[in-house]
Amino acid sequence: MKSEAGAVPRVSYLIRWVERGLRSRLDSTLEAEGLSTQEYTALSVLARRDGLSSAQLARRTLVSAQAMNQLVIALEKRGLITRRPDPDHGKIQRATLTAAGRKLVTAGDRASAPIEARLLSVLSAREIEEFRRTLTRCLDALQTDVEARRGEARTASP
Amino acid sequence: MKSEAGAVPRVSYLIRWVERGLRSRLDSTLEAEGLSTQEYTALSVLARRDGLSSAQLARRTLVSAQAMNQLVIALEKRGLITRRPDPDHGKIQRATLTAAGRKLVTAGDRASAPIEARLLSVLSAREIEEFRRTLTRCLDALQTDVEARRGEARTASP
DNA sequence: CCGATTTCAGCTACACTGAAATCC
DNA sequence: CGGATTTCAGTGTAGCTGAAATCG
Repeated sequence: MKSEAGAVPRVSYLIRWVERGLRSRLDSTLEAEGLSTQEYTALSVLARRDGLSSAQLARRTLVSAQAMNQLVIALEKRGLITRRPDPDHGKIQRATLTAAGRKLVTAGDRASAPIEARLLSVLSAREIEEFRRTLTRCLDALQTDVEARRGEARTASP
Repeated sequence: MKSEAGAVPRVSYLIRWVERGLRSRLDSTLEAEGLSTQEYTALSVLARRDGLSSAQLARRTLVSAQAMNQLVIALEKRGLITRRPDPDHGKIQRATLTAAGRKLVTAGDRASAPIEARLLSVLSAREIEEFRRTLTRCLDALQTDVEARRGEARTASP
């Protein structure tokens, strides 16, 4: 067991390396559309889940609320999204894609599709499905862990 | 098919988000050992594959040769690795862990094991194995793609 | 001369922490 | 008052590109 665990690269590494490979490719392709990868990502999420607040987006993508908020503000300034206060809670700003935003997402989708396809080209349809499910479950595990850690911090820190 | 593709988050996103979640956790745990995540990663790879050059490390982890070299130089300055020229090629510097380096890798392994375990806690042993294999194959696909792109650039750019 | 490795230098994008205001 | 959201400000650093030297 000891030799097994030590001899194989950690899954964490593999994920990072794959992420790096994808990231650089996405960056250069999306640049042509005038989008950074994180801008495109945020817009994509909004395309599927309209009306999320920046705090919600931050939790979903495991970045800090401040980092995401900054991004959202920039997107609004560029006219790619609009934000309006939640009817029940005036502080919460819910974001929606503008027509320009939707258009850019579509362009980004087209530009990035070959990269995703390339990544998955070595997998069968069944494997892709399982891969996606596995990643989703891992993400859930990490997200609930965030909440658990928040809970600890609340009770532990003086 | 159209609706399927649009309705589900891209695998690329999922990978990035999981990577983010892992990264922040690894950063804070390893910091206690005086290691950054990439330092620890480079040391780990060397622990398994002794004598790699920084250029080889860079290719393996899909970062630029310059970025990796910088890291390797820092590791040498800290006395965690030594480098000696390849016998057949005086320019190539092959890296080896020092005793201090091996010790730190072990400490890092201990510190990071719970994080990896947490990530995989929601998966069965069989799923973990398949996950690892899938990630490895994706990494291979991206790495060979790098070489392909290098080839294109060589023949395409004037 | 070409290709790969290493190195130095400058730079930027991304995301972080801290602190404060607002809202329920 | 506590907890969440948003915002402003300061900060750090990981990784990039460019350019040059070395080597086979």
